[in-house]
Amino acid sequence: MDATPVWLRERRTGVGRPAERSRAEVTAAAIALADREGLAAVSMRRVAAELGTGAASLYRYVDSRDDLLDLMTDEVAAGYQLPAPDGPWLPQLLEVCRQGRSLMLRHGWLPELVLTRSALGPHGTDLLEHVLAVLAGHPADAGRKLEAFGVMSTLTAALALNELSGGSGARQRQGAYLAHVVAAGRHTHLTAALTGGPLVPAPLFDDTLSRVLVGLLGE
Amino acid sequence: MDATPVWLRERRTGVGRPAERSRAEVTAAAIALADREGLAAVSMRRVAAELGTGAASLYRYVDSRDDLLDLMTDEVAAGYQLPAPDGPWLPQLLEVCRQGRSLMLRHGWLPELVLTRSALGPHGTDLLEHVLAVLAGHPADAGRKLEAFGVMSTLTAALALNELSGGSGARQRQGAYLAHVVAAGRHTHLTAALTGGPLVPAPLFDDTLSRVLVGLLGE
DNA sequence: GGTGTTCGCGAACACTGTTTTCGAATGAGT
DNA sequence: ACTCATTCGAAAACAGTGTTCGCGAACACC
Repeated sequence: MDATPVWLRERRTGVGRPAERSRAEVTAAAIALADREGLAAVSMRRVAAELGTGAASLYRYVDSRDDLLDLMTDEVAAGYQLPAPDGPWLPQLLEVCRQGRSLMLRHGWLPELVLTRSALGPHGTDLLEHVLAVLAGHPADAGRKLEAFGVMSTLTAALALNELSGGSGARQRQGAYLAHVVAAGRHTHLTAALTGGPLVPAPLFDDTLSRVLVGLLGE
Repeated sequence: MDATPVWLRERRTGVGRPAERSRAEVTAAAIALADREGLAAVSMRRVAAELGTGAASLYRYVDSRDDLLDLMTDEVAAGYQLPAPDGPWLPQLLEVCRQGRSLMLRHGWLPELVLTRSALGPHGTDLLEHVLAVLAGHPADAGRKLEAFGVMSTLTAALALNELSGGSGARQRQGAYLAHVVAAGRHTHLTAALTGGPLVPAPLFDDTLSRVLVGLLGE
């Protein structure tokens, strides 16, 4: 029944044998491993091996693998560069989305974590604070602004995930089945959409998110 | 190098010993198990036990666990009731979203699958066909309509996931940390948003998706 | 009957997250 | 300098996981 999240469970009383590593080191090792071999490769044993230690040792720094995943997510969120809010809100939020996309393309495992687990750590709350600051003069109520933040994150992650799976075999399989569906004859609208003109006229990241945000918050 | 998806890899001819079960039966057992104990409980051994058979037998019906997950997703998508397209597009798309939400609340494991794996099976393509049919008279180009379909699915799943995690301990932990952040003093905008008025003024599912879709596709 | 082919599935392999356990290391108190 | 509570490191064990192999059994057709 320990309801306290990872972020405020720091140790260090100064007494006893000092730790040989830090939570930040463990997190960095996990991120490096995930960058190199994907999220599935991030097992306690492999992360420990990355640090030249035993798997059980990691539990001195982290309560569970899920905790480690949350730490990874928040650590990457430290990469956002957030200038002081100034001027119209839309371009500033788009800039946040662009940075998010860039971070997610650099760390291909991030979208999955952002989409399925929504824990906000220190850097995540900094990001949220920045978005709210950008929207400070906006007439929408607080609930709507928080919702906009969620939609921003979700859509950015989903679009990044799409881009990332573009080269892999997943697309090929999907394409193979869609080709079969088209050949089957039914699904006339799907066929028309897939055979007319350029199939994917470049995913306009900015345009999409801009339209969605304006729809949500107003001009 | 087998690039053919699950959907078009159907049973062989009538030669040899006949199978005792069907792919649909396996899928149904997996869904029942997931409904009862969550997605994590859907292991090959547990699904097999549900059917009173051995784990290895499942591989006669499915190439991998991931295949089984795709089958589960598409099977649930059979639950959509899609009337003939008629009238303005927005209410019809909202109806699709409402049904999606309902299906996802009934099957709490669905959002995660929809968000992280985007494979479209037979029923998924039927759904896409329906959405495209609803939008047949709409001036947007095909790429934008496909994008709208993706955004609809993603947002519906993300909102459903939010609703589902409302009662669990995840919310409590998140709240605990946010309370700590508010107490810390910095993050003035976050504090204002969290302490002013009703915290979550009822997640207006329809309103949110309606705004987003109108923003994306135009009035 | 034979034969070709498929099915069911016990056993095994290589993993996984996590707990237990205990020796070793340390800083504080005396 | 010596104790000693306290903390750390990590091997071993536990209870699982997805997947493959191999083999006997069951059927359709000739």
